[in-house]
This record gives sequence, C-alpha cells and structure tokens, in this order.
Amino acid sequence: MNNTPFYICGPTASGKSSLSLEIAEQLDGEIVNADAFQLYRGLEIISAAPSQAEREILPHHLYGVLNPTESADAQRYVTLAKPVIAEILSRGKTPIITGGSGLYLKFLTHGAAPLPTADEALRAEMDARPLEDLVAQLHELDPLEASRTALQNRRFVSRALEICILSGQKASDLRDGWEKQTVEISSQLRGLVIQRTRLDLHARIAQRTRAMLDGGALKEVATLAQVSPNCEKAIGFREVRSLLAGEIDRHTCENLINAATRQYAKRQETWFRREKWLTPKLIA
RNA sequence: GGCCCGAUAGCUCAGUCGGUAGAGCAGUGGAUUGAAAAUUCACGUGUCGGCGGUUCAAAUCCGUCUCGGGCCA
Repeated sequence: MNNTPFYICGPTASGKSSLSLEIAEQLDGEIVNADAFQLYRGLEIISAAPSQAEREILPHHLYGVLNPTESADAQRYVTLAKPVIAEILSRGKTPIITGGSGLYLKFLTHGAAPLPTADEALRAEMDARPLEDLVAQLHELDPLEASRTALQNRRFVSRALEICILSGQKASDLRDGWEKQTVEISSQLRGLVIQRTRLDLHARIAQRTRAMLDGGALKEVATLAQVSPNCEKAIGFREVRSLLAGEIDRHTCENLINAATRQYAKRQETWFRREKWLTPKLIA
C-alpha cells in the first residue's frame, strides 16, 4: 500500500480542513498541520484551526504545539514536522499534510538550503540601519546577490546580508548550490491545491470572519496577554485588539479582517500556482 | 415652499487663474529558501450627476433639472 505523504494546499478559507478529513479517510491517513499560525496554542479561533470535533475524528498533529510567546520559522517547522511524519509512516498510516503556508511547505517538500539560521541580534541591528546602507553593504559583499534581489524589500536585503555576514561566504554561492538539487524532488511528490473562484472564496472569507468574531475571537485575543512579534501578525489579531480598545467598531473590524484575508489568499494563490507538482482541484 | 452646501474611479476624496483628471483605500497580476497570515513590485478611461448656454477650449463660469445633506419657514 502506498502511504507516501499527501499534501493538501490552497488559499485560506478554501476548505482544506474538511477536504483533508475526506482524503485521510480514503488513504487511511492522519492530519499534519502545515500552517504557520495554527502551530500556536491559544490562537485557534483567529487562525481558523480545525475544531475540537474535527480533531476527534482522527489524529491531528502539530496543532497548538507552540507558545504564543515563541517565534517559529520555516526551518523550525521542518524540524517539528519530520519526526511526526516519520512516526506516522512507521505505523503504516498516510500523513496528510494540510496547510497554506507556502514557504513552510516548500521547506518540507524540497528541503532547506544550507544557509545560516536567523540571528535575532543581527536582525535587530540591521533593522535599525537605513535600507540604502544595507543595500550598499550587500553590493560590496555579494554583487551577484545584490543584482538579483529586490532591493526595495528590506526583508530580502537583510536576509541576504545576514547570510553573508554569518557564513563568511557569498549568499549567491550558497543559494545556487542548493537550487540545483531541487528539480527532481517534485516528481516524487503528490498533493493537490484547492482552487475556487474569487467570488466564492471572498464569500467564504466573509462568512468565516463573521463566525470568528461571533464565535469567541474577542475573548481569545483578550486572553492572549503576551505574544511574540511573530504572533502579532496573525490576521485578525490587531484588528480585534483595536475593536477591544474601542478604536474601531465591529463593522470596521470585520471589513479590515476581510480585506487582509482576501489579500493573503491572493498571495497564496500566486505561490501555489508556481508549485507545478500540485494537482489543481477545482471546487465550484 | 425659500435659501445654502454637496454630486469626480468600486469607496473616501483632491483638482490652482477655464487648457478634457489623480491620490489613498479596495481590486488584479507578479516576486518570494529560515520573520511568510511576513515582506515587496507593477497596474488608474472615469457619461467629472443630466440637459442646455458662454468660450477657440468647461470637472472648472452661467442657467436649469435630478438626487443627497443642512438651515429657515
């Protein structure tokens, strides 16, 4: 029996959770989270994590395993996911890896380049410097990388620089060495990406936002005392905070969350469109 | 009923002395290997409320009508 992992991807609110349950049933599988924010405990409502009822149907892994005070990243996700997947496979079950965090999935499926890990102190230092300054230094240390980096994007510039500084090597060399190995991996993967019309997706987003706000999102956010800067970025977190503080009304809050979610969904679609190994699954 | 203010992109609005219009938001497309629900790039033709007038030329000035909002009755 073929129990190689099965990936279920797609934009937020496209129905990944319920589809993954269906597919898990067909493939004798267990669900593994691939969502950056559903990793956190205490963000279940705002991150639209699977409900308690859904989790009781069959085993769900890597949901709510991190503290909101922690910061995750793609590498850490892989570190968490690999043993879980291996364990499921060892029992002869199929890992159904479900989520919308494109970068995390990419790391899991195609591996990580041999690059140095993020350095908080260095980042803080770089964040304090003007962008032009960082760009100039990158040009100096690694002209090739500078020439192919979006230099308006502070994140990308900082990261390239971080790699150069921490490794003492050129980011371009390290990255090129890795890219060459990725091509054949895709042919051994299986999975699907849910596609819906924008109209449909937008309607589902609106419906879900309303359900969140009616279903305890306010209480959830109010309860979260300390969160990492990472967690603060969850869509809905700031908006609900503003609502709780009386800065905006409920209607505005709902609209802001909807807009942010729609924009996120669009970025996810752009990402997954490039993942040619995923089979599109149109749902009308 | 009278007077005043407003009507310009899907929304909120800007538009100088008349020279046929542009911001923000929304939306769309893209980039994206350790912050990724992040970060970032590109994309602006619309009966300038309708009709008429003045003018070489009207979003802009004049008249009138319609629809909002306000004030006075």
